[in-house]
Amino acid sequence: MIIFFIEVKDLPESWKDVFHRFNKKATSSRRAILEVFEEKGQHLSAEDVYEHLRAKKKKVGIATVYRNLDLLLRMGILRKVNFGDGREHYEMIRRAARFHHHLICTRCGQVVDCEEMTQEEEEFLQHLRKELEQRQGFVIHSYHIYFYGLCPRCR
Amino acid sequence: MIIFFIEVKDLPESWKDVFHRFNKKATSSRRAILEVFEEKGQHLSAEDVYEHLRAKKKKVGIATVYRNLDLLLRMGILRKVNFGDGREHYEMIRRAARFHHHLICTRCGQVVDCEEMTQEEEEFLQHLRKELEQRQGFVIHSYHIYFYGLCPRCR
DNA sequence: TTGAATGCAAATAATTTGCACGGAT
DNA sequence: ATCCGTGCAAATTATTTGCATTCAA
Repeated sequence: MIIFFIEVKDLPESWKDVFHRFNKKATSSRRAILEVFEEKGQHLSAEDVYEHLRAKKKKVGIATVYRNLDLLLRMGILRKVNFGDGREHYEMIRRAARFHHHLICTRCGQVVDCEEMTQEEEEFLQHLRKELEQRQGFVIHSYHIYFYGLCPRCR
Repeated sequence: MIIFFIEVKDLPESWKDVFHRFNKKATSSRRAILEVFEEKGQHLSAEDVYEHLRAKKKKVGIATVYRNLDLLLRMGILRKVNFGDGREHYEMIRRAARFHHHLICTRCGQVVDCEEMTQEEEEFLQHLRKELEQRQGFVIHSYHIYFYGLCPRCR
């Protein structure tokens, strides 16, 4: 019994439950958008999501895409990232995944994710964060590092 | 004489010279835009620059502002920063100034610059940069850290 | 059933572009 | 004098919004 209880407790909350927790409906558009992020992965623009939905024969209006990207942002499921190309991009914040940086090629625009962070890096950023909180009086929830340079092909 | 020579050599290159070096004309619009950044400082949007110019009675069309922000970007005088508010911002890269981070309030949108970086921080970032260069084959020219949280008034 | 979500098209907002004219070299 | 740079207005691109209809709860 106890084991059963623990297992249930540790099961990941379904998207349906997450929506319900926020008093939002688990509509098919929303499920489809989440599916795109789960399948296609990183940093998609609204248009990217829209195109992927079309490719999957799911008819979701572009306005609905925008509205739901914003909702998922406010629910803390997505975060916004920006690569200076004139449009916002979104990516899923996975519970298990660590924060990652982005490496942007200033010539061709290619973006590479850098997932692996060393223990040392992690500690350093926590330290920097604490220091900034004290110095500026902010409460810091998250951070994001962008590196700019030339990718192997462009250098 | 020697001292005089050294002084001349160390004098900052005038904007006029910088433009000439890039085979660009040192027009009054361009000078006025640089003046705004020198006077008003950090992270201005195209519209911000345009408004500051109007306030200074300099008539420069918004298209010219956009064209020159892009030029100054390519010349390495400005860099683009983005705070997720739907518009690009630009700020001057001063030779003397170190890289600085930005602290963004996710509630009111306020942006605070964090200029001071400790020796330790500087070294760490160089280290991280070297590591990424090796791991990804990029040549990294610059980086930018954004911190997100709540400002003193919003928390 | 019933209000929240959606699709569509129209409205905004940000940025870019075409072209005739003006100004820096 | 010669082009580069500019202003203006029109064109594009990204995103938001109004409203009648649809659908999850």
